[in-house]
Amino acid sequence: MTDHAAEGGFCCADHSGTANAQAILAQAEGQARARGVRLTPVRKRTLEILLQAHGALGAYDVLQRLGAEGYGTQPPVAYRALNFLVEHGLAHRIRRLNAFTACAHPGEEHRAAFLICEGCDSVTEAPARGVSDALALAADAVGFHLERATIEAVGLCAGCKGARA
Amino acid sequence: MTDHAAEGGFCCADHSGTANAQAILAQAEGQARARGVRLTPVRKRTLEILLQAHGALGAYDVLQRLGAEGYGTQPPVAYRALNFLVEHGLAHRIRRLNAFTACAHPGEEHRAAFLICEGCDSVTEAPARGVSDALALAADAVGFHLERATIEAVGLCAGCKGARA
DNA sequence: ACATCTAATGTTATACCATAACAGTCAAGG
DNA sequence: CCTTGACTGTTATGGTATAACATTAGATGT
Ligand SMILES: [Zn+2]
Ligand SMILES: [Zn+2]
Ligand SMILES: [Zn+2]
Ligand SMILES: [Zn+2]
Repeated sequence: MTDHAAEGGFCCADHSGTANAQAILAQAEGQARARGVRLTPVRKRTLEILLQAHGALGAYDVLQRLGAEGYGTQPPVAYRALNFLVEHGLAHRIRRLNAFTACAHPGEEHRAAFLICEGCDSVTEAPARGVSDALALAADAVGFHLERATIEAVGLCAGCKGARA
Repeated sequence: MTDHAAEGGFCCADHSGTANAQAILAQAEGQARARGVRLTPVRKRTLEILLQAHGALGAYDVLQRLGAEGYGTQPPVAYRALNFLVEHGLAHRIRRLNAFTACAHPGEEHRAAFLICEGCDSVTEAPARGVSDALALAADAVGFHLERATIEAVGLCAGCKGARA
């Protein structure tokens, strides 16, 4: 994604920026302990990297940052940490972008939808109970047993919509 | 995807197999004429290939078939044809599978959801008005202007669900 | 028919995304 | 200790997608 920090500000109010990063990180620690899995240094650092990013980060972006900090420099290092975070609900994969983003509400049972802004590349995690329910209904209608779903919307965030002269 | 024809049958009733292929193809022809775009030989053949497939096909699968029939053998040949079809509503991209599938209802205004079966790799296009509306609502709630969305569900189709001993 | 312009096709080359397989390391638990 | 399983790291490879450019086929106006 584009480097918004370098552009001197955030265009979207509701992104998972540095604001609540500490809280989320603490939540993640507790959750890992509760589930009996280890939030090791690479994994934790990977989560921090995602939390600091404005939008979603590609695996190779994460890898570069990890490598620069003394961790491994090869793709599996990043993919393993990212997959761990996704598996344990601490991050999400955004398939449309081939990228990953920190979960904004770890712990809460939430089937999320992602709102991808074409103006500023931000990715917002929106609660999607209604969407999920509707999808379950549609699936049921054709006898399909739904396991999980990917819901990704593309458009313009509030900030970028307003910025259109 | 796996080659179901070789496995001797279809496991899912509602796939875009050879049954209605002719009708869809005719519909596509008319639609292209109406929109003033050209359904050239490669494009048409690509659509046919998608229609004949049981599930979704990767771009390189399509490319191989095209190449074997005298068309170009390099990736852009397939990607261009596939992107054309997607742009004009004649095919859909399934991001979770890095694959493409023919649209089952070209022409109709339909925001579709895709039901991906983990048992037989089939991809079913389901009408998703309700889902789409719910998503629009969720987006609206945070001031997000929705352009288009990807809705992909993973689970078991009716056939595979029943086949579970 | 002819010149001209544009869309479409084809090619080479390259970039980007993701995983398999194996070797070394580290922290419990016996 | 020493075994065991989880974790990290590496090399190597495979799969997905696009940029850039040359060529060709259709449409358009004269
Ligand atoms: Zn989340
Ligand atoms: Zn924006
Ligand atoms: Zn469709
Ligand atoms: Zn199935």
